[in-house]
Amino acid sequence: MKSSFYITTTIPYVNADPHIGFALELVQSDVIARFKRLQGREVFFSTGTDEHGQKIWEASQKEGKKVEDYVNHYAQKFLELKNLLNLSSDNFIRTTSEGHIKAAQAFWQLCDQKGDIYKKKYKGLYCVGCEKFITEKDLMDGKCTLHPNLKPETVEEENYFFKLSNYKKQLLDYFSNPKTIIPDWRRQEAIDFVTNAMEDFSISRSQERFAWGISVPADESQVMYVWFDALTNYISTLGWPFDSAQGKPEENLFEKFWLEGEKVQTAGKDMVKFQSVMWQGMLMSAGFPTTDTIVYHGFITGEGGIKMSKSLGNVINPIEIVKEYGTDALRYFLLREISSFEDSSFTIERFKDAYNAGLANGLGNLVSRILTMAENNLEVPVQITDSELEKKFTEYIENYDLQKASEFIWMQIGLIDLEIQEKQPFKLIKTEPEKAKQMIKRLVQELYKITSHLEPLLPETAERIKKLIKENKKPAQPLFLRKD
RNA sequence: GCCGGCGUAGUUAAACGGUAUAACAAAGGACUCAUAAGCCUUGAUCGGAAGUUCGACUCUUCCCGCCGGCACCA
Repeated sequence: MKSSFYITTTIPYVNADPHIGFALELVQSDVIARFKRLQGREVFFSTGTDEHGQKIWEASQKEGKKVEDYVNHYAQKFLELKNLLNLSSDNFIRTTSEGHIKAAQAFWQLCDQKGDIYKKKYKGLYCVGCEKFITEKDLMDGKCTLHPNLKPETVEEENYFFKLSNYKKQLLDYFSNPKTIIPDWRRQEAIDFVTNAMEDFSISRSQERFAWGISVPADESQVMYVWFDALTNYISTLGWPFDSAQGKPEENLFEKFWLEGEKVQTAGKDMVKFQSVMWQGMLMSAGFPTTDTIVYHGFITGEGGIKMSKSLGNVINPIEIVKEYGTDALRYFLLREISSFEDSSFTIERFKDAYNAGLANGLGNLVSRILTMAENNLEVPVQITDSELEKKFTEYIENYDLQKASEFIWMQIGLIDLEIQEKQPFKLIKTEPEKAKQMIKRLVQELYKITSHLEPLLPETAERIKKLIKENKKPAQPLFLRKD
């Protein structure tokens, strides 16, 4: 097995506050990163922000801000998620950073040298009011729905295109490996798309029309289309391309993680076309290895599967959840109650129920239960023998099914609760103290084992429990207070 | 329109050609080590109709409802 392991999230547009769905992606990736580290792999975990593009430009104008200030403001908010969610990420890549800009241009040149970039005239309807190309969908009675007083013009523009069609066969070959896309039905989607619908992508825009982006190398009149730019973040975050003028970097991360390591990406389910098709095609063109696995999660919806929206008032703000319940409570909910692959709804009621049941009554109570007995009846802390993680649990995580992995842990918690109920060490201590003490020691050992499994999922909680076990102390405060 | 998926207790899910498994919530019970926690008990004619079969929730067809992908949109 390759010893180095690279994992990255997608990088979100910075035109709004962090969404709970992105928190899910971050937490899922973090669990995998932590798990691999615990397995002794050398891990690089990357995340960041996508800061170019028309949408961002427009959003900044709307708020009357300089676009640079605007992106800085939001990038900061996304950066803060690292602390908020207790992420073990190694780098935060911003597409407006100098290194990334160089990388995007260097990547373009590689594809260009390969002969995969060509110029083509694009003809489309252009709405002056929107200042962008619109499609039939945007029209009502032949007029733009947003600007019915203006007549859309037919505009011809010359843009660069990426010859994705050159890689059709290679892509299908790539998708024939079931590890490339998880879950499997998304892989089918990708295969269908490449077989039936794939066309060359437009990868630039006219500089005149629109300037907030990275210039196309050797053509100042064109700006890279934001996707081409953004996708290269997955290697620019590793420092590619190394600039020899700056001296030899102490460590070539690109070589270690991208060329030689196992590469995993996480993304939302709407990203298949970009991450699994376009980006992989770009990598093929540049002559780099493709991503080993891309894991697609579903969307988090409001009650009844309805999309979250401000106007409906069903938006869940991850920052507020953490403020009230703590980081691990949010991580717990995202991992155990939200499907790892399909859409799930997130409501405060559901969250509260899960918090009380799983964390307060389940894990928290069990910790108090066992450690109270231990503190009261054992003179010295239990000598813990480290044991391997359960095979089933390991398999679940290796298949990226974090929900099943979580369920596995909580099943163990239930089993121990049951065991205490049946063997009643708290009664036995009065009649057969030695036997009861052995029992309690075993329970502490079992609790420790559960904690080891918990470590990648709820790192902070796991650490607290391990500390208590080592000190043979019950928690001074309940780990998770019941909320009513 | 084309392709794919789904519809199981109040909710979220699981399984299987031989009358359904769990978690959470709800109600009741015995206990007390623990965070009024834990444990036990209680509940589904498996979207509708027809068919294949000795027998279907599980297979086939049709219908209803929901969702996703594509139909040159980032």
